[in-house]
Amino acid sequence: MPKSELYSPLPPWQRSDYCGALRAGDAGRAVALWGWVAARRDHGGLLFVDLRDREGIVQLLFNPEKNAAAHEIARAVRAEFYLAVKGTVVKRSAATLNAQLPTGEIEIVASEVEILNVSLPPPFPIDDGEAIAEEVRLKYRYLDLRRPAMQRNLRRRHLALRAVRDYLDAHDFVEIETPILFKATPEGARDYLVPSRVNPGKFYALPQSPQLLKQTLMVGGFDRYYQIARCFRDEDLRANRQPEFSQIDIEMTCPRPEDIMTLVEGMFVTVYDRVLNVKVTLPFARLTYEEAMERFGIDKPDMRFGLELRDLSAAFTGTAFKVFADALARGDVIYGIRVPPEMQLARRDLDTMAELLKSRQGLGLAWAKIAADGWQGPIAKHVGDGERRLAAEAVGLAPGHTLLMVAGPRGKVRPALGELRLQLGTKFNLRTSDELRFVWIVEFPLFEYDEAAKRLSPVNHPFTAPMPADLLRLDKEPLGARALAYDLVLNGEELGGGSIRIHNRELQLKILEMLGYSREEAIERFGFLLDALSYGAPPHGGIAFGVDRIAMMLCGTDSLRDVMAFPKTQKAIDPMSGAPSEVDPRQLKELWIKVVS
RNA sequence: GGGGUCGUAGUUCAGCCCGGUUAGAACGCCGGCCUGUCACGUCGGAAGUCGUGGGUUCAAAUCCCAUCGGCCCCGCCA
Repeated sequence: MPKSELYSPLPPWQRSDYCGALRAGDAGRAVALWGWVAARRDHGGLLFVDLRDREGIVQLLFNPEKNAAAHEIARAVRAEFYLAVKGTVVKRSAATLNAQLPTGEIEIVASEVEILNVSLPPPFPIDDGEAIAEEVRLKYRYLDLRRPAMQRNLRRRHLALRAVRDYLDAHDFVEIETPILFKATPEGARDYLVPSRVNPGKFYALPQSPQLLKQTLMVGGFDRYYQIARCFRDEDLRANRQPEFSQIDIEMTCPRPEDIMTLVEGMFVTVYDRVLNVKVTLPFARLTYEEAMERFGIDKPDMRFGLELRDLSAAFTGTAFKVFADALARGDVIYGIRVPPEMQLARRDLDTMAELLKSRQGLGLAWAKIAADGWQGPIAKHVGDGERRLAAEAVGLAPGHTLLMVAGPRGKVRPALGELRLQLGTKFNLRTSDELRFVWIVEFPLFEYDEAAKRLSPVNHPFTAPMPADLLRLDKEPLGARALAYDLVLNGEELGGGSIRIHNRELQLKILEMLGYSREEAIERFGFLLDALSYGAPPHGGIAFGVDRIAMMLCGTDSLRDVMAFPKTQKAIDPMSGAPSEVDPRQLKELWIKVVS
């Protein structure tokens, strides 16, 4: 309740300090503060108010005998009222220290207070106490954002972006904005479309990434470009996937993959140093795609723990175990994981894993527990001594170990065991360490075979350059061709990826044709890029990182929504504003749109 | 598109399996008392469309069906 009905939109005085920033060294100073009421403790006489701003909480003391007017106003305040306070910083007596608060050595003896705004009781407490339903948090996001955890997360995100900008500026990169209204590209993810009022029946698309534009900038002579770019993809959401997200987008002229990797390594050193004061060790590990798949069964391995895959096909040559023998006869493979004695798997765990494996990959799980007197488990009696010895040698088996095995086509077995490995990592808490295992994955295949569409599809995107050594393979063995592409993985999360691009018009056309575009279609869709490549386009390449995922790692959270100010729910709805919403029919008419439902 | 899980005061939850008084607790809220608290204490009070709709039953928060929404996952995400 403001003093007068004519409330003032201006504060009565300027702030001298942030509440949460005051310390014992400030004792004796007269200060002026603004903040929210975090708590009010009315002792009938003395009255305490915890005042909160973005830096934290400080205790205000109102004494009716010393200042009746201020005390009277303080009696009326409630949670989340916004106050302006003048007072003196006073050292607390030894008996009244609060070791829980950074400001606990002092308090503010209030002399003047004004209520700048009142508040309804907040629907949930503004602290980091018990978890509140996310739906409620998002509906009242402005209150959720006052919570210390969200304040911390968004400021870490800010520090990370600040560090990235400073670092790239220092390396002569130029920040350039590219359009949000751009051309639809029906391949890849689904586009968000924007109707054009002045071009009836035509649509812009929101960019899925500035890929083509940044390549065009290289042709345009900008040499080193970056942008914190907003990207849009109309696909189903996940804990780590939102319809709009930010990307650190980087492109440069004439780089070798090493140049990009070195640049990026330095960038992450800067980010971790400035945000968390953590020293990142260089250089990052590197694995080829093939090695990653062979050892970890995934192209984004979490290298904080072992449990690596082993090819056991050779050990089981000539086995009497029919499942394995048939597999080998078909040309399939057998891979295994050795689980050490300290990770005990109950029969129930093994059954659950087998079920999941069956339902997701359609593969069976074979397992054996290694005891002092031999193998135990359903397959033990089918496996002969020779195979046991060879398998034991191949993976280093000893009593107490459990051996998990999967047989099938190599392309399915390795990812399946890779999935199993991650489950084990989660089950035995191997993924919680805060060590930072950065790893580059290089030499990705250029193409993969799309079973559904019966054609080649790009593993990365169609503008990725093949490795020079594999150029000649393109015609006779395209699936064997490797790309000049690199992904950066941290603790099993893909932070970003990039490549050296194709800068030759003919090669670009050839790749597009290999992907199933006719020459005409290619020119219709990517004509401007092909044209640009025709005018002395320099060799170029770059990389892009998910800002939100980096922020997640820096904040130690599993949900993207905890590092974005205004995220959307799984149905891509914003519970606060109610977006998306219906629009006025007149708006639709102007846009030449009819909703048929 | 599919699978799982949750939905009960403002909030966090219990009750649901095994149907049966007036649907409970804590925090918060409102009022009284209280001069060193800091999640203040203390006394009292208000507060519920048990997500929604239908069904079974003498009787439904509880059982069944449908539907809506949150979250997690698969598909999808060049």
